[in-house]
Amino acid sequence: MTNEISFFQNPDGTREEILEATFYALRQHGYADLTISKIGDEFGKSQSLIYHHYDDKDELLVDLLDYMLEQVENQVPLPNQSPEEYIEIIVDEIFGTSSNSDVEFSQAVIELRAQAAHDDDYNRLFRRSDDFIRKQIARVIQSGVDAGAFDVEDPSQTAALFHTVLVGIQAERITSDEETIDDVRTEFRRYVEKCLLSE
Amino acid sequence: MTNEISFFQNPDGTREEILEATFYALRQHGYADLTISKIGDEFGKSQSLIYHHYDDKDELLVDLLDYMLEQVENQVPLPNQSPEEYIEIIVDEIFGTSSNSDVEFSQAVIELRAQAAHDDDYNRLFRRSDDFIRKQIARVIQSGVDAGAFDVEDPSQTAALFHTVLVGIQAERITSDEETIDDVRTEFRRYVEKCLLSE
DNA sequence: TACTGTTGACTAAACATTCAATATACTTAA
DNA sequence: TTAAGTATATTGAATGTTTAGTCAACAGTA
Repeated sequence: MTNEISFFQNPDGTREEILEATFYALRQHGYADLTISKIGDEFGKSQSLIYHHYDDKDELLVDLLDYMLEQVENQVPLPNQSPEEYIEIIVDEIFGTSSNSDVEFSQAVIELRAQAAHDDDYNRLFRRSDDFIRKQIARVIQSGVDAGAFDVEDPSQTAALFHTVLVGIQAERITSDEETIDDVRTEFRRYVEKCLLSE
Repeated sequence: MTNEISFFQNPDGTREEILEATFYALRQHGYADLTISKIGDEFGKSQSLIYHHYDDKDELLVDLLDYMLEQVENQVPLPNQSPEEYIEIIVDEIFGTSSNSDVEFSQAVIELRAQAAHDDDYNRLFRRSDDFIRKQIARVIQSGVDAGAFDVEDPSQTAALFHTVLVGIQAERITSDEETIDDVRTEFRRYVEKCLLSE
């Protein structure tokens, strides 16, 4: 059982080291209790060094979100395989491996998403990332429709529901047990079969 | 266009007045920037008065969450009507009226849900509330199945997906435009028709 | 009188941020 | 190859502000 987050392995610069430390501190203490001092502790260096790389706390946190959403976008698989296989992969990614690190990453993302209600920078970054993911899914569904494999009303609408379920699962994982998540997975698979796949 | 939240109209005691003020302060400043002083400002009285009613900030916030989730649970309609009508109502509630106050209430709930990752009290309250809602929906679906109106694999699974979409929409509302929410609504209605209603 | 509501001033801790000082690494000229 | 010089990394201490929480006092009311 590893405790490491794959996105942050081998940080190649001080900036990435600080982002890594910020992520771990966020995970551990939550956004509301996140202080430069705690980030410094996780960083292993003094907190004044952080100000050598970032003007202030805000700039650092916006950079962290940017960095994390970049990882999220990179995790969306490329459309190399058939639409059917692609949907299979997407569904697996939505419901995740239930590994500790995945869950903790999702929780951090949701916590930052909540901040978007009061911070324009966060709002902008999430809009961009959400749009990207929705469009990517919609494109794959469209190609499945073109190939006759899928039968939907509008690929954008189907992709929108996929994304809502993705976000919903992220938020629910905070409190729900694995059993409930499994129920959602089963029902969502039923939806994919009856509402997406052609007969 | 009113700015009032129906849940908080006519607070009948000081405790409710403080909870109301706390909610407005949370809405306005966000959880991370929520201070007793700001709550006092919204309250219209001095902040030391708050300590006359609550031991500390934590107790107040847990009480707020308890209060809010009570409202959420009360908003779930009673199964007075037919299962078909009930599902119609539930879907409308999930996707909301897009009124300002509803959106702001949802945002506050999601922000508090994010805290459940680091606070056991929050976690417990959300578990209770989520379970309650899921079971209520599952019960209605079961009665629809019994009446021959619905055809599902397992009412609990269907209810679980309903709840995930509910939470997902709450979280997405923070950043998404109404157009995207409409897409989700349309697709979810398609799901209800093809996966829930009998032919 | 006793109880509740209410206040403003107070305290101690935590916090973001600054700064002067030191160390380390990197560059270049003799 | 060395010495000097410059940029960058790093620190601990200091600062001013914000914050949660306390408290003694005052007002109204039953």
